[in-house]
Amino acid sequence: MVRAPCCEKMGLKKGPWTPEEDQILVSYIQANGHGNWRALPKLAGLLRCGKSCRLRWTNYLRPDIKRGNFTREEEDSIIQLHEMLGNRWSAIAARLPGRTDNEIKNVWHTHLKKRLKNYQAPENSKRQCKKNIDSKAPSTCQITLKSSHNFSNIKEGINGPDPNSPQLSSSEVSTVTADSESVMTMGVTNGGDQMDSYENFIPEIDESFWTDDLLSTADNSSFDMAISGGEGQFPFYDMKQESVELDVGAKLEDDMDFWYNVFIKSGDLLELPEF
DNA sequence: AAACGCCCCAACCGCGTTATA
DNA sequence: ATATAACGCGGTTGGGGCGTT
Repeated sequence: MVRAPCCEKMGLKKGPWTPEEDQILVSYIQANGHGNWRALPKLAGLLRCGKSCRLRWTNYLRPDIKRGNFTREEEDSIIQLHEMLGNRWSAIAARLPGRTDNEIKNVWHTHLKKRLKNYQAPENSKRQCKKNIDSKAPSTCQITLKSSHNFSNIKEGINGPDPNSPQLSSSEVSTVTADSESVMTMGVTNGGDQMDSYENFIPEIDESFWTDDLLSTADNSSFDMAISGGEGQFPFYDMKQESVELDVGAKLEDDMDFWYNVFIKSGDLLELPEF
């Protein structure tokens, strides 16, 4: 596809916007909507390209944009969502009302990346663990979390927040109630066909993830945990499990990486997962 | 007070995707 | 079905602000 650069026309202004330009853009959009961005600057009387107008509006002038520094909660959410979604800034922004992808991207590169690098001890409320496994070497790995809580009432299997979500069969998930510490083991085989069934199974990992549907499906235990993993964007998850065994690699293509994340929201954990 | 270097963030660029003619 | 226009996203940049020397 051959396309002329957006601002190829001579005479179009670049660089920082002036308050006068902002006012013209805001007034025009309030009166007419943005419609066709490419046509907008000419109609509004701005010497800017449509792309520049769109960016200025979506990243700065939109009335629903939240101003000011990010709260600790927002930063935690970004870290957590980034674990889940990677550099999909717009997807992360969609889960943070009032924040733009650009803003989140900036805050990630300027603050959060450093914070994670310096991350020593886990925070009180959340821990995240990750492991990439070479798919060419089929393997089983196990993470075990121990807690003083009683998990004897944990339900077997996985229940998604949507009752219409596909349920994993017993061959895909085995749940074993173990010793006196109520250690639970779940094995999940990562096969290509099976992963399709997980696609509609992905929870929205935000604060409501921890407090709404999923929590209502389990006990009143204060130990909350979610496992997500898979190839590409097809994670599976479970929660309120103490020990999770992941049988991975056997059915993966050569160049696939298997990954999983562990999100834990509890101040009562005694040990970090061992990989 | 000047010079320097680092940090931050608004804005730009390039490219993939989607819509439309 | 194809070409083109428009949109949207993620990566990158550049310049202003600020702290340090």
